[in-house]
Amino acid sequence: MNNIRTEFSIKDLENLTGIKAHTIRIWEKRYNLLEPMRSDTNIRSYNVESLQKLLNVTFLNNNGYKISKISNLKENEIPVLVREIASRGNQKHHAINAFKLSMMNFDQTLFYNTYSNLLENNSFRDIFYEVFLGLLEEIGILWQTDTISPAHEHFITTLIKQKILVNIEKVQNLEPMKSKQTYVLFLPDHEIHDIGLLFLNYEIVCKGYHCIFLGQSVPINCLQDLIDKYHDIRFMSYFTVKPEMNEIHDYLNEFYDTLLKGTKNKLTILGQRTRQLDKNNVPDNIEIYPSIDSLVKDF
DNA sequence: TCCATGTATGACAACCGTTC
DNA sequence: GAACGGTTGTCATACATGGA
Repeated sequence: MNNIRTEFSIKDLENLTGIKAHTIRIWEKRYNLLEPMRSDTNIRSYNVESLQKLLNVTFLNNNGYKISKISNLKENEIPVLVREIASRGNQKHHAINAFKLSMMNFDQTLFYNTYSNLLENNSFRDIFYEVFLGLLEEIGILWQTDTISPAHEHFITTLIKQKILVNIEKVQNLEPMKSKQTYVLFLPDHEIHDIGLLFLNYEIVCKGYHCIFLGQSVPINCLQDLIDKYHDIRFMSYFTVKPEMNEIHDYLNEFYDTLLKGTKNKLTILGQRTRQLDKNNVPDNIEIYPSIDSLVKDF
């Protein structure tokens, strides 16, 4: 798969829009909804404009418009109607589609404009929970199904991280020290998916706690330096792909022995990897949360 | 060459909402 | 309640493609 996508297969469209390939074919046949190009062997391929149209059609369809009615709309009426409905309330779903399109086209301007529009009626926190989290989940599926490349994923996640960092900067000058506890945020060795941890950093700073963000791929022994300086540490980490499932208990036991045993320190973990963990089968002073918002509610 | 997988197409059926 | 139209799913068949 090329990084720069100018053509999409019917399967790509299925993955990006959620509309089954068969249904796309039927819509084409019965309503002339799209006019794909064909290979020498009659295989369909679609351009970015077709993807954009199908995302808009899907949006209208999800908002109660019959496909027969949508197909009767003129080409230029569809985006107008989409914007109208988005402004009436379903702005967030529309924004996810716009962000996906921005990702596929490497279109930073579309990203910034969509984000700015969202910001007119929503807080940054709302945008993260209600738009970015949903978008990131979809990106995970698109990655698994080989619909997008690492370049697409890096492009969109970097832009999202940029927004988180800007918002952290806005709140980090607030005087911290609600308590003597220090929050230390890190990812385990070889773990690089840091968006969740970065947003957690934002939430903790917002709450006025002292927070040290160490970021990606931090070996356990490097955390020892923190122990020498602080005595009441709440370590926080996000396990997306590391440690491996068969290594996770060993990792937690080593963490407990090295950094928690005989201290007031705690470790809180979140992320995909922790979902199959048995909460009753982890060492003392280690707690598992299913999501960032459930953790933040407990602050 | 064979086989697995993906795609295209057509026919048919089930389900749901609307209309009469 | 029956008829109808729209939507989606399933199945069968044929063909293309890529790897062993």
